[in-house]
Amino acid sequence: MIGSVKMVTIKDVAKVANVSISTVSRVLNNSGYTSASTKEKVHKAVDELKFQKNMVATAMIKKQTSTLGLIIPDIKNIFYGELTRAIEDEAHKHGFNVILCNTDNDLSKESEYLNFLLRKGIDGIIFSTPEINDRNVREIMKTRPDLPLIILGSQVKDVRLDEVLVDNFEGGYQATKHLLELGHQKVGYIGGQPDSYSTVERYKGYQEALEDYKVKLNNNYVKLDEFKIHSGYNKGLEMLSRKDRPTAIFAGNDAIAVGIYKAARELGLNVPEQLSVIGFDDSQFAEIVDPELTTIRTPISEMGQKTVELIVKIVKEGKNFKETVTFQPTLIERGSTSRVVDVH
Amino acid sequence: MIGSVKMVTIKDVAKVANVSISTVSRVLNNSGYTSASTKEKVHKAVDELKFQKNMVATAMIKKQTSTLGLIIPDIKNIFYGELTRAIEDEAHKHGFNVILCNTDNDLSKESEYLNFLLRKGIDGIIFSTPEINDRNVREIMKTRPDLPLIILGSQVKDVRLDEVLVDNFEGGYQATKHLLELGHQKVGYIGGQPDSYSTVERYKGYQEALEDYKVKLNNNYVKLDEFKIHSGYNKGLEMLSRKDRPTAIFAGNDAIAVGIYKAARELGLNVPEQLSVIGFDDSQFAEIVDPELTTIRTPISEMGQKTVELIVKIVKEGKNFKETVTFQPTLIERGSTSRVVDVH
DNA sequence: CTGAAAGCGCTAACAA
DNA sequence: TTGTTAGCGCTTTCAG
Repeated sequence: MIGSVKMVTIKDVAKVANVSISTVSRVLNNSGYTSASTKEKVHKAVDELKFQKNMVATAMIKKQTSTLGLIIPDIKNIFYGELTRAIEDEAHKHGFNVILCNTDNDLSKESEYLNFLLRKGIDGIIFSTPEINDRNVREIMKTRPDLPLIILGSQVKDVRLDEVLVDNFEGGYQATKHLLELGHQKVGYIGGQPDSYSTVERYKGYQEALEDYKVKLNNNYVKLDEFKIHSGYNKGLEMLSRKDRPTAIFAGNDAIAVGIYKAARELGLNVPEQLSVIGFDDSQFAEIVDPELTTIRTPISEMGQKTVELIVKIVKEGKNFKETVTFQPTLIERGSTSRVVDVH
Repeated sequence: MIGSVKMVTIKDVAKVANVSISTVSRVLNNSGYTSASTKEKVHKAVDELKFQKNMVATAMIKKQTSTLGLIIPDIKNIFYGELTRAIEDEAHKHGFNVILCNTDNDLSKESEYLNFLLRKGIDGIIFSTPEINDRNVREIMKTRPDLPLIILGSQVKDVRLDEVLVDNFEGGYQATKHLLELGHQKVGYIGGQPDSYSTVERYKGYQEALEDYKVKLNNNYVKLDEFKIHSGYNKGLEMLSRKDRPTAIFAGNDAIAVGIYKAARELGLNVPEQLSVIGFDDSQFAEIVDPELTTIRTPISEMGQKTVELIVKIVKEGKNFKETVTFQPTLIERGSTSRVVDVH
């Protein structure tokens, strides 16, 4: 930087106000005793000089930077866009900034970011959707057990830490049940990454619902890939090209559902007349597609907000136990699911 | 924070390596001379202690934080999601982190963020899409003329600074021309915020194309609101409910186009048979809708990348002139536009 | 109530 | 080549 503009420091303020720098510091932080009159003097000087406290210096002493690290796979993904917005808003409310890190779930990128964040002295980390076996969170827990860290949206196996989750099992169960109650017997599941917590849990819900409704699980109706449009499209195409194609599909998230719509369209299948589709998340996609998507709503904003509240509290007050906050998903019925038509 | 874990500092490294802290600093920064043997000693100590340099301390001295501030209206907006990803990626490549700020184009929020960023000593600011008259960028130029600042995607009136833009006029012209060449005579324009640079420029392109093709501008066919789905929907509904409804609409961005689809659907108008729609940006939305959207592609990633390259260069090397980098948009033809059918 | 002084962790002259 | 020293801008004892 060509930092040519001389920075104004508390030293300058002190000079103008004709007091010592410690006094300036005191009134600035409202700490210790200061007479009303000196307070005035200082404030006047501050205004006059347009003084702004350098937070870097404060950070060095206090070991607090008022910044949070947010680790997500990809901000282009609409789900993380919504989540990130909620997080950033809430952080801002509490006087924190957030540093964004996109990892694409790449473990080495993840660890690079983590390192950087630690070196910068961030106050806490929000880790959205690490994989079930993420070694980086394991490591950081060892090396920096003191660091406020929250896992958002998933769980890491055999590790005890603060988590904010949606009840994925329940969501999967509800989604499948909804389809089943509409009379569908051939119900597919197209999920995301097999090593992702939500994929697995939603699948368990799917399984259990089938069981409860006495429908036999058919492995041809289960495909796992990624939480992306093209995955939904590819797997959808595969699944729907079968002679005994399913009449309904539970998509692991809304993006996958969008891909399924595309596949169905390509195969000349009408949603919902010939194919019912239910998504997960209730992201922006759900209301864009035609017909609008029936989906399981994840309370994204609420979860983001809660996460920040929690971490800020930990940063400020400390805490010596771990907790898991679970949000309940809800079924949002729209136009993409309908009663099965008997084609016999 | 309950920072109970004792931080390891260069002092510790110095002790273990049996050298002075300045020597440690030298080998760490590869500055000055150091014998191979001491280098070894230091590195060994670093490894042994798992030492990580505290960047806060460095920042205080060097007045560089390796972090950039990114100011955008809303990360939920898919366009900014794509842009932000490109920016963050490129920043990371150069060893910078980015602090995300969502302002909703609210000037006072904007100024709050700006203040915060400055106090944190960020090295530069990327300001995406301030309004034409944004007073905050004006002010910051006065108070911190030394601060690397790039405007991305718009221009602020009467102010000379580094800008990265897409040629909005050209894009508007191309979009409109495309419709006109398809034989449409009644061509509408539904744009975003009237005080946004891109809305205005795209409108100018629209105007000029009409003129060149000898089509008279009809004010009933022009509506400005926001770059959002619901705006496209509302304005689309208004415009398409007219007896002399347009047969084609140029949407200020893809989100507006999505809204127009919805409106058309509601009115029983088929795209593209009864209504041609062209968008702007070529965001994810374009390929989701059915039919896929013909649109004007903004090279979002390239722009984000270029912006970071530029600002990093300025941060590192300084620069005493301002430049404007303009990217060219391109027409992407998909299924939402077609030759006008003569209904007479 | 206020000031002097030490120091956060690191860098950068300046000596040696 | 290496060590000593003086800070960066601020907070925080500790005297006064």
